[in-house]
Amino acid sequence: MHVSARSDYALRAMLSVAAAPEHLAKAADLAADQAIPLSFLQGILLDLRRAGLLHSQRGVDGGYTLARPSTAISVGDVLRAVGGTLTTVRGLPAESATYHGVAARLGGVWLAVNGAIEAIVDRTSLADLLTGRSVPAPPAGTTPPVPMTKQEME
Amino acid sequence: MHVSARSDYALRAMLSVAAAPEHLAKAADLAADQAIPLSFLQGILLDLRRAGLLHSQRGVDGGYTLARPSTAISVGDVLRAVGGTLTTVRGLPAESATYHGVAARLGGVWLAVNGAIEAIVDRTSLADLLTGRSVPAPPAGTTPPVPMTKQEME
DNA sequence: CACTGTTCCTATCAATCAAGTAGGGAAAAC
DNA sequence: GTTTTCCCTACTTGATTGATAGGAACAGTG
Repeated sequence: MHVSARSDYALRAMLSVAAAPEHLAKAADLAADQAIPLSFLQGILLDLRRAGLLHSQRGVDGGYTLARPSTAISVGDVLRAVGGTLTTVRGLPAESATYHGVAARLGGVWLAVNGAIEAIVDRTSLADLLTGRSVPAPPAGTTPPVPMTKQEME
Repeated sequence: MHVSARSDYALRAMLSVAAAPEHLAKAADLAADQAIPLSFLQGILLDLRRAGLLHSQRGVDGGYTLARPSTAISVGDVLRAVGGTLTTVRGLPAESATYHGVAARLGGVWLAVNGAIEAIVDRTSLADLLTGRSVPAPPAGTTPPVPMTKQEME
């Protein structure tokens, strides 16, 4: 339920690389463009390179380039690269959370939440966010995304 | 994307209260039932009482009772009582996250995620989790919950 | 009413992890 | 060899998690 600063910065940096001329950008330019602390950003860019989402080039005229076209990099790819598992419960992946007794069915809620999040972030690419072609729907949940019987309030 | 220990413990404690005989349970019993550190749980129970979800009674035969029927308390109610805003970005509510330049549309992703989460947690009550009547659907996202054009991978 | 046992309530302190800072080292081009 | 840029490690700060101790309110009993 919380997006860390690392994840937020990583996405903004990837978008900035995708929008850069020649798709090449220096770390300092990315930091200035999106107001991200430079030294902190460097560690994030390292993770993105290790995950195979970025290529790096040292020296003059160096910088970072996308390893794949922006249409083939999803928001979920970036989030998993810097944050590991998408949904965690008490620091552990949502699948490995075990419950006992009356809380037995609580794990199913976290799995449903994880599935709902994946459905959004894995279907939204960097190109979608740049072109605005596939902007997510407004948050007003008029149609329930998960088949679920409506509870009766009183 | 992360469920804190506080939120997890709060839900398990509420379920344990709802399942207790007479719907009354002592803090020590809740801690033992769900393997929660007692002193940490006491702070959580205080938040739940301040939020109007629990009533407390001191002295012999004291303990905690639900302030409303378990059918009228949703998972979202409990999460908001102990964690404040449901979806946060860098510690701030998802709505107040502002983006500039190429990242302008990123806020829409967080709002869509927040809406998807709300659609699940606000429609699932404590009673649903106890009876298993409305268990969330499996996480395999075969049907996209948010209307969104499918991106072309390559 | 005083006493006693139970329970909730609060304040304080150590351990751990995210967030941000600082500085030196290594590759590429001129 | 100098400059530019990426690469890596160590450090500081603050929030979260968890443990400990003591105080305050309630109910029953003599």
